[in-house]
Amino acid sequence: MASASNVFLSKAKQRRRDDIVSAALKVFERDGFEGARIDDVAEMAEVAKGTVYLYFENKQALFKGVIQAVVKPAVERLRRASEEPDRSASERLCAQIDIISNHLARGQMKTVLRLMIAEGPRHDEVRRFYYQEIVAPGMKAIRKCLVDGEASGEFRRGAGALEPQIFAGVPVMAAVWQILFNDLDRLDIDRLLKSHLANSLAGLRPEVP
Amino acid sequence: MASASNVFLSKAKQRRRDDIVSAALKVFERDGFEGARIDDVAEMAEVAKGTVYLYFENKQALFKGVIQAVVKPAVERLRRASEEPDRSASERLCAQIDIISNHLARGQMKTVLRLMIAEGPRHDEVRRFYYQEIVAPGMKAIRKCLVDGEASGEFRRGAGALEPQIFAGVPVMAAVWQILFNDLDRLDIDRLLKSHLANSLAGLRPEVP
Amino acid sequence: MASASNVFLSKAKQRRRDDIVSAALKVFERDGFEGARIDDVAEMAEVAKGTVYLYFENKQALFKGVIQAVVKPAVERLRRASEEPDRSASERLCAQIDIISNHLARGQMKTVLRLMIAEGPRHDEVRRFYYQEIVAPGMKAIRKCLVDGEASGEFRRGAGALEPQIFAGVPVMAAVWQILFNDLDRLDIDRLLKSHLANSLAGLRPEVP
Amino acid sequence: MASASNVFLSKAKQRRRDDIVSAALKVFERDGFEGARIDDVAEMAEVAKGTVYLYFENKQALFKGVIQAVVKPAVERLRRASEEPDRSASERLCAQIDIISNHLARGQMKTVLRLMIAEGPRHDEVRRFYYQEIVAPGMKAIRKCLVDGEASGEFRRGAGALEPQIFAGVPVMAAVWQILFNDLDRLDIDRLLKSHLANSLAGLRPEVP
DNA sequence: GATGAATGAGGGTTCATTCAT
DNA sequence: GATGAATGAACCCTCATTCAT
Repeated sequence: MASASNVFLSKAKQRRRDDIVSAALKVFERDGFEGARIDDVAEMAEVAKGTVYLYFENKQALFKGVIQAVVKPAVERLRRASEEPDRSASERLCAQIDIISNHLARGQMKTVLRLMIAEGPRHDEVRRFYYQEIVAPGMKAIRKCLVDGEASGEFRRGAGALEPQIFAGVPVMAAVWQILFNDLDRLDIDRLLKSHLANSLAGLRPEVP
Repeated sequence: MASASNVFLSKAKQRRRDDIVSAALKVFERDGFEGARIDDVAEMAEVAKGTVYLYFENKQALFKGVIQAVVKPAVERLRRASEEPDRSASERLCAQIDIISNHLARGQMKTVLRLMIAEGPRHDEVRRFYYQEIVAPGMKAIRKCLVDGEASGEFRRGAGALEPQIFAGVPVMAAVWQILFNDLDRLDIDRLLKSHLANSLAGLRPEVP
Repeated sequence: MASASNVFLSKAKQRRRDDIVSAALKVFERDGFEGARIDDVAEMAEVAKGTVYLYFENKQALFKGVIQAVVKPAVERLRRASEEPDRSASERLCAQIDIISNHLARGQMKTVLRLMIAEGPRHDEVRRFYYQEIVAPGMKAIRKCLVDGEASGEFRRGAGALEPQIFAGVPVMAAVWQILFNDLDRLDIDRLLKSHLANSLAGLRPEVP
Repeated sequence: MASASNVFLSKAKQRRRDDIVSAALKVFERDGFEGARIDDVAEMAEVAKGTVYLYFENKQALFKGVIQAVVKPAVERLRRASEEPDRSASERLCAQIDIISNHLARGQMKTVLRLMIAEGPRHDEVRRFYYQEIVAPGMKAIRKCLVDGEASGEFRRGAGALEPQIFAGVPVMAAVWQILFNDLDRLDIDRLLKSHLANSLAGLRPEVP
């Protein structure tokens, strides 16, 4: 069984690869994908330039590697989160939005979002991966909260038919805001989220007859 | 003789400049800023490469020109919108979100958003311009609706203290979604907005004692 | 007889041409030939860029025009100088060196020298013109002084066989020095020339038996 | 293991660097600095264009490198020459002029002179370097000969106050002549120098009472 | 004649990628 | 495997020259 691309890397090799990915993430964050130079990645990873090409076929593959290195643990966290004991629909909805928010507000994911918005159109595979592994499950989980909440009477009638994006909008905006305007007008994300949750849930309350 | 937007350019030159800006926008949309080649811009504008440099000092200036060409009319629309006769706070809030949404959902603005997220960190001037001319006034207008609505009793107590970003989140997410996932999972923005407005306003309703 | 290149220009045209040549000289002086931009020449001459091409076929022709504009009056001065009433060989030799020195120390000729050294190899015609009209006659005149001085006994035996360049060396060096080192170590040309003449003439004195 | 001139480059890299410098000198000689194309330098050095930029940051640095590569050995030769056992002032003066003449008549130095005259005004550092390392010491050495000669009675009174440039003029002119007119009127530099020395020294002879 | 907008070939420089050691 | 020197295609920008007005 010939050693596959990266699944069977020895520990030392895996560490090397991680160094490179980590360095690349920093350089991409600073300079964007196009602006990043392999030289800089290599220097930051403390390897020779050629070494980068032992682990990644080309710059695009390095991009893919960086995105996946950040997204994969997030997929894992999402999976584990969904396995937690069920509580009320409200609690679960809040938890979901919290997860999304933490996900996007984390430095690395913010960078990934930026990279994907900037370069996504040219990296179909990466976009699909992110959509399928993160976005679709997230939306599905939110929808389930809404449906369950309506069924149990915890939410008003019609709640189950609401678009999940209504709830995910604020975390996304918060991430975009941080990318673009944080130095001009700092956003208090925690406060924003609390307001958002309070108001969203208020809108879901069943009508009092 | 109506004065053109740029009073220092003759009509013919203004048209030429517009052609170049328009071509640049298309190329930037397709290839991003870094990926865009001046050759392509020139070809698309049906001028020689050197001609681009008669109108823009360099690629960065072209970027700035493109962004401003899209943003400036938006600033104008925003100004005019704010001069409309006052109606109820709800109505005005809905109108605001509609404006933001149309703003971001318009093809050109979506591209500008993408360009700014991708390249913004390296184009301070452009970011500041966009923040001051579009974002800050927009947030201010929403906040005014909330404050007015609370004062008049149309909204519940505490509404005036809510972050405007709560309401702007959905349009932003819609734009990001369109940029990233529209081919994988088309989003019905009109429906989404209607849901968003309905739920948001429900959350603002005054408590029945 | 079709109108020749420039001999039959009307007065107004001739003035225009002079303006351009004069501007070109300044720009060449500042930026060298290759570094000079026709735009700058036109701007300094206060004409449109295209106008330069009405008077000069191309940049090379402009170069030629500039050189000749400076050299031709010098040729004239040289001719007139040689027509002056004969005095002693010493006096004539001193006068020659003075002429050469003034010639090369003049701002414009210094620039021409610089231009010719820099660009000469690519401007054969200009080089030949300068050699035939200025350099060769100058050398010839000096040689005549030496021969005459030896014949009359004013100079020592063998003086007539000395290379004229022996006497022309100092003015040339002075020009080169001014071009290269004047800001680092200012050269007092008048003093230098006096020394040079005194010493040269001392070397020409007939041996006392 | 003899330390190479540039101690930070391995032998192989030093050789490569030398190839490039040598090629650049040839191309600069043929085309001047502005006219020289990095492509041509690379081709002549038998390396790729990019390789030139591994050794020199840009074209200006290459220029500097070329000048210094020629000037530095000359500085060394000058130093060694000044350490030779003292002889009479005349002999030392002749030796100095010979050194200057050989210096400027050497193919490479002639080219450097041409490059410096042409481009010097825009290459301050190079000009200063040449002045401090070559010109100033040379002038100083000549002046010392004159002062010593006057003190010992070998030269006439006032010799020590003569400008050294009087003696350096002929070699400079010879170099300029070679650059400009050698194909039109070949100069026999050896003969010229002999004449120059003979006449100069004659001018320095002490007056016979 | 005069203008100056337009042209496009040309050149300096960068940097992803390769490959001999 | 690791290295980093070498490569050369690509791209931004300049500027001599042209030509429609």
